[in-house]
Amino acid sequence: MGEAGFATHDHSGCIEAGLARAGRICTAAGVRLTPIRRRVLEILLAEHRAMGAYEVLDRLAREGHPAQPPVAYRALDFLVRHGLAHRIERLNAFIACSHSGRDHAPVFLICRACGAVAEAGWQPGGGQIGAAARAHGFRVEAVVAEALGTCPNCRAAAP
Amino acid sequence: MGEAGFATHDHSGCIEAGLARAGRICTAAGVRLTPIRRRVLEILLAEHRAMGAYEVLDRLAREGHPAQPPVAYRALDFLVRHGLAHRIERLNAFIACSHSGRDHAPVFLICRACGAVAEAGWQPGGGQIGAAARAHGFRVEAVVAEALGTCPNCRAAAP
DNA sequence: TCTTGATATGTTATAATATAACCCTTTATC
DNA sequence: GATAAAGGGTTATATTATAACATATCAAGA
Ligand SMILES: [Zn+2]
Ligand SMILES: [Zn+2]
Ligand SMILES: [Zn+2]
Ligand SMILES: [Zn+2]
Repeated sequence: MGEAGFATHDHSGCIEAGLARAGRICTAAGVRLTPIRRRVLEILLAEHRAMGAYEVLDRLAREGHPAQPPVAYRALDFLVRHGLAHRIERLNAFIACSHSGRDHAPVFLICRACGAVAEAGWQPGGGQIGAAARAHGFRVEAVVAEALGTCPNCRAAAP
Repeated sequence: MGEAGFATHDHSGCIEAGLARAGRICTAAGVRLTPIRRRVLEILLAEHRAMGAYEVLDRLAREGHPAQPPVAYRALDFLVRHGLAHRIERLNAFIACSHSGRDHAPVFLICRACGAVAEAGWQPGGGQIGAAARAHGFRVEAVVAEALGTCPNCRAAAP
């Protein structure tokens, strides 16, 4: 887990660690990591990329658990609410959180070429969004920060 | 025009100035500000808020120009391509640009309570997104930066 | 244990957003 | 005027998301 970024990383242990962390967070928050929620998180962790809700549904169906859209959206909503996954607005898609800390404001780097998404940390209130908010008397409650571009792997492959 | 932000501003002249600027930009770029494109921009400028594509369509219909979805999406796409409007990912909506300069990377402050959207400037390559991109070897080509929260007017009304 | 309220899931139907594809019209250029 | 390029009209459909309601599961207290 952690700041994998675009580096090819050893994916083994990634899923296990993510699930363990999810269990801890849910216990601490007094909420239930039910089988469906857990399975959706597993799927996101295993793919390690942004997936649409219907893509998750397809995966569930192929794994022998056919379900209707609300099932996926509820599970994804739960995961997002508890910081275990994030919604990428630009892609209408969801990705497992790869950040260890809780209550974080992530910024995403989205590769146009290969679709890989890296999650980086963000200092709420800092940087240019914070400055703009202060200048306008605006109180920030949530931030969507997504950069589209090309990752180092794709630039190396086709410069 | 310019940095209206959340301050109540004198809206007269706003539309006219926006259209004049659009004409200059299109002429300079060698593209055509056709009647439909112009009318959609007028609508966005007049409302001075983020509008969904179907909301724009409704407006067109009520103004005596009934049209199908592709008409609105084509016009909005044109306006976005040429920097005359922006897409707010978080809202699936579009807003006329309120920034004078060309080739700018805006950051939006979106009020949850009243729906008002302020557009602030952004230094591409600067701030925390720039830092994260450099740290990951990522080349940024476009940025989505949107903050949700409450504007000063709404906080004053219901603190 | 039995009731009971809260939470979660199953299911149907539909809303909201967006695009593909085709044909015709308008515009710019030769 | 012929021709190519760009834009608009239209139909149909894809994609994303939610409302609403029935059923099932869980957590505690009586
Ligand atoms: Zn995260
Ligand atoms: Zn890539
Ligand atoms: Zn702008
Ligand atoms: Zn407000």
